[in-house]
Amino acid sequence: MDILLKYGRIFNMTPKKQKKIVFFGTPEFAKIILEKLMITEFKPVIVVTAPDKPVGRKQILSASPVKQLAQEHKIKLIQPKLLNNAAGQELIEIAPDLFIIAAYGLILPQEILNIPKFGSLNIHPSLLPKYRGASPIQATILANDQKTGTTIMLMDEKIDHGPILAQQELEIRNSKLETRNKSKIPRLPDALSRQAIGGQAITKITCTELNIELAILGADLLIDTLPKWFEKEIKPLPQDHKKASFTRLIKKIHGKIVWRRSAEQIEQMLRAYQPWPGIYTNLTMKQFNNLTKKLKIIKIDILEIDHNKQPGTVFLTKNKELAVACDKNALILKQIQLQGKKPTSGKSFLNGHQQIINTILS
RNA sequence: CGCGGGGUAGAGCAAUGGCAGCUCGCCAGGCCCAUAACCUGGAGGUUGUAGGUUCGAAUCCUACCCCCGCAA
Repeated sequence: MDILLKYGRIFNMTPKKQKKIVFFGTPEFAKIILEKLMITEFKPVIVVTAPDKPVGRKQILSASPVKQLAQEHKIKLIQPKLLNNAAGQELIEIAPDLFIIAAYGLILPQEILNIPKFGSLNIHPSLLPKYRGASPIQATILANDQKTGTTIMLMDEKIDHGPILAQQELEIRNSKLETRNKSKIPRLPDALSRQAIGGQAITKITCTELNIELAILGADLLIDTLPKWFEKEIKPLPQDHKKASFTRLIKKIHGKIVWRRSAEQIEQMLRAYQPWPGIYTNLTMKQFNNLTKKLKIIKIDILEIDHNKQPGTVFLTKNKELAVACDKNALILKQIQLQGKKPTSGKSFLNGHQQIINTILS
């Protein structure tokens, strides 16, 4: 009930006929937006999502988050493999008023974008024209930006290029306090305690979290913008194309750690590449018959230290924690996972792999 | 049937047919102004499950359960 009251518009609904909206989306980001739209007058009549993909160790075909939600709520769903003439025809027959596109995954040709009376709107999780393209949220975290936002724009033939209807900024809070076991803290001398806890007390935002925040923000902004758009109260504002920047689709290889970067940069990578591909490095040891195994880095702390070690060198800190030298400073490995093994703490890992000390990660 | 690694003491790992061991943790004691350091001692195992081969199996064979990497 609370949720319904939040969207008072439902009760003030004008007697005008409801607009026919088609929603295009695939991953979690799109699902969050669809979820919010569904409890408004803008509930889509049809949902379009990318075809099922083989997922998981057994390559089982599985439905996208958007598909699952649509099925739960029994909204009509289509999954064209290609947006060709046949798919276009199907969409024309619906006679839609508006397309809403949020991380759909397939490129929509101009003929399709032109179908609805009120055009095709896109929700993009950045302050356009900054960070056009496939990975704006990752780019935001990698650049350590202090603010980001969501943009609603009218789609045209170029990627994230169309004129802007609305934009909402979001300040990035990197100050979410982690609840910590306080019993251990008072025992430490002040200076030591600050050093040991300094990096942990503040947990910076990850891509997964920012993704959710921006989706919610985008959905609210959309719900706010749509009535004005239908009433033709908004004049789309062209983007300043000179200021445009572009982001690429993230690939597995982007998660490979380059130890010649600073500890801060690697820490930003860790947060940017959540939940996929994560970050990893290669470990070669006698214990593995000199084979190279992949080592996934799950949780780290930055250690401020002057060292003259080669970047990638594994060493022990004064507190006997497992650490790796970076170009500048070092990283304490709090939680790691060796290929074929479960995630473990740096300390546990050390119990069985003491020879890791002084090896060089690549 | 997509490819591959793994399951051994509370944790992480050794042991490839012959007494199941190492590091950490845990318990007791010692040393110490003190300690997460150091020393001594101790507890803790049906080697994932079921069956088979063998004088003898963690190890070889068969089936099943569970975990993980690649791939997406």
